[in-house]
Amino acid sequence: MDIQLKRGLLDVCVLTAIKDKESYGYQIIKDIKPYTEMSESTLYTILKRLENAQMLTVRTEEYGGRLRKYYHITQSGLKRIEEFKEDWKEILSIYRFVTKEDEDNE
Amino acid sequence: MDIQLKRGLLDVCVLTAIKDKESYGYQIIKDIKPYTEMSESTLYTILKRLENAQMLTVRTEEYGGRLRKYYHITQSGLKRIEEFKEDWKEILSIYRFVTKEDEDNE
DNA sequence: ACTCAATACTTCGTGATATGATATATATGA
DNA sequence: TCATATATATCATATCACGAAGTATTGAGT
Repeated sequence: MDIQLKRGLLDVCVLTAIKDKESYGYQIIKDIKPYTEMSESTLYTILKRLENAQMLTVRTEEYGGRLRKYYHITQSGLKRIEEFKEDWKEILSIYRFVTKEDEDNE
Repeated sequence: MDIQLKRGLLDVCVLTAIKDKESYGYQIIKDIKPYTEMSESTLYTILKRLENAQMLTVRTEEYGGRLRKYYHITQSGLKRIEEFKEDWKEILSIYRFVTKEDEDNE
């Protein structure tokens, strides 16, 4: 899988994982796994970026002797997801351009 | 439009523009315009990269007193387009994850 | 008691890359 | 003569995904 192709999807993917219910890093990775694999360094980089952009808030809590940081989506975060859906139209337009000439072949 | 989202699409977009018939920079930008806007610096960077990766070959020709560089796609370039179509399945999977919870709302 | 996997988060360096700014040069039409 | 279209090139910058490596705890298996 080409790395570049996933850029721009990943932020939204993480936001979606915490959309309905706050979650924490390790859990997010597991929830996303069926759709796309993400290393820990990638995820925590993204979480930090989204926090700086105020698309989520963070709360630290102890759980079974281990620290967990729970991430909660904000209005901005929800808006970001909606913007993605708008952008998707342009992505689809490019996709159709790339695939349109071989409808007969496959 | 989020820049990151277009990454990975652009290479394939350019390759598609020269897929059936060789073309040159200025023309490629015009052909792609209906689908996505691309600045000249972006395009020539991409063309150089694709040339280094041997996904296209270049031929310089004079046309009306101006130099034109014609770009011709190679087997590798065609293969790159096919690989993109494979990757698209994973992209779609992520897209469905992001959108699946609000089928009722819209 | 020891070991290993799973859980959980952090930081650093690197390579890839899209883009604005800037530059060069010619042809053409107003 | 002057702007616009045509045509390509280069540089510096900012963003970003990821591997590598590290810290620390819990719990199950031997």
